[in-house]
Amino acid sequence: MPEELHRGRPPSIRDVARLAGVSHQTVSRVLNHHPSIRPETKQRVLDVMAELQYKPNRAARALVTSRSHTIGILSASSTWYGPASSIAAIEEAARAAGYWVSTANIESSDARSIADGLAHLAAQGIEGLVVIAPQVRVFDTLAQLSIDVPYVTLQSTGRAPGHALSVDQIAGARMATRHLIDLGHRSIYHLAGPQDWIEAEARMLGFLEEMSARDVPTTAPILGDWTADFGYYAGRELLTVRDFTAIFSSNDQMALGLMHAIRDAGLEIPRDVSIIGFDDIPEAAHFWPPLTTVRQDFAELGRRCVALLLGDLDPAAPDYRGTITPELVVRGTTGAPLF
Amino acid sequence: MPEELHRGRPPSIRDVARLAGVSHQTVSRVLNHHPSIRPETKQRVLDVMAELQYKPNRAARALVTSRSHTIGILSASSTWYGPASSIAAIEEAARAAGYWVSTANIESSDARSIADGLAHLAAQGIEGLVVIAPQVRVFDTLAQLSIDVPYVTLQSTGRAPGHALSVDQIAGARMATRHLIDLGHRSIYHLAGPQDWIEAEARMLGFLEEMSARDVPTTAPILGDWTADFGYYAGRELLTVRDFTAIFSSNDQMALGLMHAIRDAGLEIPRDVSIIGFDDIPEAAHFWPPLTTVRQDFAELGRRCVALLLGDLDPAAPDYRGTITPELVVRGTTGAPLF
DNA sequence: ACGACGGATGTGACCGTGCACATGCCGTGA
DNA sequence: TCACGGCATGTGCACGGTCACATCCGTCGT
Repeated sequence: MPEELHRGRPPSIRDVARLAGVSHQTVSRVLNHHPSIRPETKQRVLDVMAELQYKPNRAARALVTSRSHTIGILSASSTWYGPASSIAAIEEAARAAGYWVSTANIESSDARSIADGLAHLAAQGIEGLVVIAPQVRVFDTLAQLSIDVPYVTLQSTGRAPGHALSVDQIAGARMATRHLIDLGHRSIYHLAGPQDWIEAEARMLGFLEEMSARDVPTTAPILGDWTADFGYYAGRELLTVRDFTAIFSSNDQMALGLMHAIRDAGLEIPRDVSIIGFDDIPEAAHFWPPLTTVRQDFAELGRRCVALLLGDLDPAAPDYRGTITPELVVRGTTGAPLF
Repeated sequence: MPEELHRGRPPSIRDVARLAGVSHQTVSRVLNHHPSIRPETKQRVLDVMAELQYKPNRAARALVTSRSHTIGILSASSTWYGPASSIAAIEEAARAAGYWVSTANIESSDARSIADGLAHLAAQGIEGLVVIAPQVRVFDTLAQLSIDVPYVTLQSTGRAPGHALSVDQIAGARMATRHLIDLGHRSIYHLAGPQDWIEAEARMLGFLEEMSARDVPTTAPILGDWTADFGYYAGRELLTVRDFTAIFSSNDQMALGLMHAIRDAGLEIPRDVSIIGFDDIPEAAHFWPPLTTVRQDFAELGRRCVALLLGDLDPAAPDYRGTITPELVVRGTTGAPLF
């Protein structure tokens, strides 16, 4: 029968040490897998730990080591499938590597709420930062608050070398555009995402590159806000002119809104207008018609994100670097133009 | 010119104290808004803090107070709109109340991954837990791991009184069912969510209650998995029988899959079959036809969730209790049956 | 046979903050 | 005039780990 335990406070290594008949330092060594512990001693300590339901105190450890083992995520629009999938994958990968994840969501992307979010994460002593938000402003704010942690952004245009994940958004956008051109389209609009999102920029760049590489005359992209609602209103506007046969939307939600507007106008997809999206959200296959789009592996993105970050933190971490290639998924919304 | 500072370690209250010519305890009092500090002294301390860019060390504070100020979220399927919206709102509300949020996402809902997730959160010393997952198993696991923190679940059927949020899912489901019955439907199927989700259970309950209240013969609900894919396959199965005129789907994604299957079969919505969903995801208004559904305020849900939790933690926290009533949104997928 | 060496373990300080208690000062009432 | 109480502030310790260093003991080489 073990001697009486203090009620109130959870057991500490000293409690474990006392019951196991060793010093607190030996208990610490067991916790940290120190090599020179006799197996017999180790087992005794482990037994007592189990008996006491001992759990290491994270705060105490963080205090003395100055390491929080926490990764912060700054995210705008975490309610959408893409970001949400990446966040889930980040969390999973981080947890597997022994890290915690703390999130700060920002609603609007004004400087103030970005600063609030970053300050919140910084106050926690995060060791790494993942940015899923309008990035230009975030970096400015990061500098202003003199927060100095390794960071990773989810997308790349080569703007932040070494910090960005090499998912080839540009290649994906070129694939989408090429698909439309190959079908015979020559009047193609691009419905882009918000200006300060790197994803939006990369996809727009890919679109423009492919168009000019194929000598197709280009119109200025329309800047949207990622929502289906915006796609719908943009579609209504565009249809007052009707000088196009295809639209490449920068994400699937806006594509859905476009389709809605086109059908409202009495036109048929893809006979009158072809639509292609980006992301391949799980619902896209069930749109009417099923949406042709470019698939991105958001989960893989998240995993590599963490690997990149941990590469800076723990040199021993596995290296997931390399390019993730998106994939064209042809469904029912694209076809040859009529004339 | 301030005296030389230690490089390497960030400034502590003692550094601030020395430069301000006070004791570390006075600095601590300023930090904690202790009433009896002379305004003049307080200002001097604040000035030094700003000059040094002093940031309180969370680990040290947590160690001595035994409080982590962290709320944990255990979430399955955080990639979907509903949960993701609630999570974002929880994070925002928690942050506003001075709490941090840490998430653990579980992919599969087997006992092992639930236990992993909970252990991960527990190791962090969370003070409260929000559960967005199959709840029955979570509570069992919680007990097994002898984790004892206040918790809140996002939905209620009165199963966990005092811990659940009173969003009236049952009322919402009854509204949806009533709408179909009022239109004249008498052969109505219900496509439910997974069995161990309380949301699914509540909506199913509401469906059954309303059906029996109106003396409409009821068929056994079909248990789905929330996905559009499942909705599609379930729809294909159902259409081999075709003994119904309307389907109430427990969420919008499955409704989308149903609509896809129905159109594939050459039927028209709502002429041949009426469909009603649940949630009102932002895309629902742009489905074809636009989906009739029941709107839930996920963000409000998240906010109240935190309030409920903080009510246990800080008696001074605002009280958001009360019932959130869902709202029927009639769009284009419901109409009177043909015959 | 004896000292050097290394494995196994113990001792004490320290990380940054908050708490309990002590101290000095000033105003006030008997 | 002095004891008392409350305000403003200081002193030292505790929280639960880890780190640097000390100690003990057995083995091995010469």
